[in-house]
Amino acid sequence: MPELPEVETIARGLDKRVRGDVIESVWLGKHREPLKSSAPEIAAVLRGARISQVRRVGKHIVFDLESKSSRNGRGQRQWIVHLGMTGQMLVTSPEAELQKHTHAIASLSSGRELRFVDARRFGRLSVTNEQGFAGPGTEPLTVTADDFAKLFHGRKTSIKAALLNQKLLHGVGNIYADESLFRAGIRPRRQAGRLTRVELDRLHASLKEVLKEAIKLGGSSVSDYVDAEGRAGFFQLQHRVYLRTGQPCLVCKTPIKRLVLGGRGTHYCPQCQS
DNA sequence: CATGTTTCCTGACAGC
DNA sequence: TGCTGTCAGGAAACAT
Repeated sequence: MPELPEVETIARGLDKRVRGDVIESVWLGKHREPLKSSAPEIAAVLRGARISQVRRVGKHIVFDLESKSSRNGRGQRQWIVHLGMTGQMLVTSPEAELQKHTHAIASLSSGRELRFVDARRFGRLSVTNEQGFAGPGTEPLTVTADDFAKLFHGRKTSIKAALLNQKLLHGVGNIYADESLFRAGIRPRRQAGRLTRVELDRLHASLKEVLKEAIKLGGSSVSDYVDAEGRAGFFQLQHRVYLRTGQPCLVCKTPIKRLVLGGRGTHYCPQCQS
């Protein structure tokens, strides 16, 4: 499932390949409305727009658009894509075989296509007028240790659930929550507001570290994640607890345990994490 | 507001 | 083989 490192990888790939390209026409699947903005609204904003940049905000891909039509003078719009669990944003040739569950196609003036494919349909497309789409929370890669610690102050929920809360930090999902807690030596069930400052500092450092390493390896491919060129990532080979239930801890050999927190499978080492 | 629960959706996998 | 049932999981909607 695409989290921060995966979305970062995809956004970088997209920026490299479609920056400066112009969206000539748009096709949006009919099905039900799997979209946040209405389909006609999205099509109207995308058609004729030049992609000035592609970047990541939290788990969102943001296409910064310059709209040529000077109907109201201001062309600063954005196409926001959230991949959900199984979403893919691919750059293909028009001849490439149409994958099942393709929900949107943008034809580019360079002759290629941007395709949004999403089997489970948890992904969302929308357009916005906001000058700077900020996303729901704070960026884990740039937040200071002080601000990071403040996010959890007084929280009665588990640290695992708090890490997944996009209104606090955005971009952290199940994989990197488990992996950062392991590296910080903190049990996922601990109450967020009761962590010591030392522990929070350790978690802050571990989270940044694991996210950066994952970006270097192109993200984790656990379900059907691929980047803009259809390539898998390699960070899944570095996972220390995620999806390793029953296997020996890489540090102490204790079998990794699994429990459910915040509705998600949660993996940890009962020996290394206290 | 903070937190917990339900819902959406399909592929994968277990069991018969 | 093929059917049925169960489950995962991000985040919005809803309930408490």
